[in-house]
Amino acid sequence: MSNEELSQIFTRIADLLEIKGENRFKVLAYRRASESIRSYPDDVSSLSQEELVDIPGIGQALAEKIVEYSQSGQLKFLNKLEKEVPPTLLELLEVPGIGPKRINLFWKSLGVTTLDELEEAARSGKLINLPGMGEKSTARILAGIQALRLKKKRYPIHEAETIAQEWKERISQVEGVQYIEIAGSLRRMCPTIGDIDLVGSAESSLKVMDFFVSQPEVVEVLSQGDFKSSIRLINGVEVQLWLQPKEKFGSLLQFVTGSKNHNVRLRELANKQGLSLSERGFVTNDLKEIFCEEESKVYSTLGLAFIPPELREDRGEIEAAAKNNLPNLIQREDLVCDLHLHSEWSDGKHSLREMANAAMNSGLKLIALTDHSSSAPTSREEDKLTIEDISKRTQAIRELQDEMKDKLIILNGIEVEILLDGRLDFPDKVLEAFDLVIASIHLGLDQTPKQLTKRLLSAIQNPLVDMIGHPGGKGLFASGAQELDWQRIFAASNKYNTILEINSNPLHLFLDDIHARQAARSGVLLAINSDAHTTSNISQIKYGLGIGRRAWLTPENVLNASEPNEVLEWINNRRAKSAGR
DNA sequence: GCCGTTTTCGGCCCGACTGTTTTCAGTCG
Repeated sequence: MSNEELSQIFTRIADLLEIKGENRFKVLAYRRASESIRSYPDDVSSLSQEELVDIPGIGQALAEKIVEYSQSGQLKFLNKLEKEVPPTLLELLEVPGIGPKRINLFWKSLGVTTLDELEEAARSGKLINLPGMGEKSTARILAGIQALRLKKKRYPIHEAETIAQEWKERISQVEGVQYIEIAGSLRRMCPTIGDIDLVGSAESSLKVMDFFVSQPEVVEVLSQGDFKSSIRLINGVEVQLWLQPKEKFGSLLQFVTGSKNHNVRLRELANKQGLSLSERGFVTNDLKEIFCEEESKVYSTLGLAFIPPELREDRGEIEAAAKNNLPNLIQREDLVCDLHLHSEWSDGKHSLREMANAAMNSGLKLIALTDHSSSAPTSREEDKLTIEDISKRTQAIRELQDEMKDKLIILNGIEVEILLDGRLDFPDKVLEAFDLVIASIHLGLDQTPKQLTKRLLSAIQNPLVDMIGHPGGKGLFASGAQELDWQRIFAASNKYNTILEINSNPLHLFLDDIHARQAARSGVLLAINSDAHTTSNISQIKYGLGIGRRAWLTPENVLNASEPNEVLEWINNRRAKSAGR
């Protein structure tokens, strides 16, 4: 079973315990264990009890539960808990504005166990007379249920970024605004974003807040105060604006960037040093305030190296920063090559020349044009690259390369489909002629994890395949990809010297951060490619870069962070070795 | 339920906003 599955079990237990009214620190312990397991680099279910207690946040009691679940697929503790607390109550946690305490109240006093029952109770006025409840709270709950039913869960990063940039720009125009920045999960480069967080400072926060909540797209003001306001836009997106005086801006930016777990760890660390940390700065034991206008001062005050936002997930970054041992993270300017682009020879929108020019203008030194093979279902009939087309396309690329030889190296590549049985879409003879072969799965993504794993392994072992494109499939979170046998996939990639790709299309973004980090740790070489189908989405490489940074990657982990001659040398070496197999 | 450079027991992050209260609880991030 996967770490993800186990992690979800522990979150479920935490939620049920919280509704039950269990000690909140016990609940916290389950939540921490859940996070810890989710981002653990190896397969937790294969560890012994002694090894498990070495994982932060796992003690004897939880280690026993992990072993029990790994061996039997069952957890007596959870079964018993689900008899005490109806699991249907968990869906109520999703309703904005109500939490475990109120769910417990509604359940115990009115017997409410489902969303429909809650709505009925609210409509018939049964909630109003409960302690702590009233008319407004009831109306809020009904609105929350409505919002939940309409709510689009999370937004892909590029959509959120567009909206956030626009709001940042707009607020920066307000008179007296001193700072305004995008924070939250967007700044941490999470692939999906729940809501947008903006932070700033201004001479008059009142004026900025008034401006913020009175914009034309605002359909609802969820809260409004001097330091924080929250709105819902007509497109359903929620935006929050946080303000603090200029001299506290750094603390605020740090706090709102999160993650929550990272912040909790920092505050615990502050306490150990006799400090209290909040979005307003530090307070010492004798109540002296320390302001941080610069975000870096928050970290330096705690004796830590500056931690880049993408690492702030409580996955060991605080310990590493304390030892001044953070990775030398890969940066935008390291990515001088892009090994996965499409043209109009398959389903791309632009010609080879247009793609090459755009790549050159964006600073790239080497690209691989890798159109789809004919079986890829993404191609329309007229977009299909047939074997007959290949020689014409190859010649066009060679001519273009000749023309541009001093400016850009252009590889004649292919993204060949991995067929349902693991064979490749084009015969070996055809594939041998390409400078770079990417093998990807677009077909049959509904196969079982076992079948998908087998297909990937067979491609990884194929001497003609240099790289696996978006391993695990396409679609946000590559649904089901969590369940593939990643340990075997990484081992095989290592053994056969096959690259795994981090795909930068914001709707795919896979490998994800956790798997990319595991891959790199097991020695697998990665690539971060744009998978651009138009000239303009060459720039979407920034999202793949975000994943790479979240995965703690350094330039050494990523082939296309090397200079062109090194990339060419690597491909040649690899092919020389494969030929000997 | 976890954890330990004062501790194997007694702690466990901190503040903003809302609504129902008249000093606070619940929710959220």
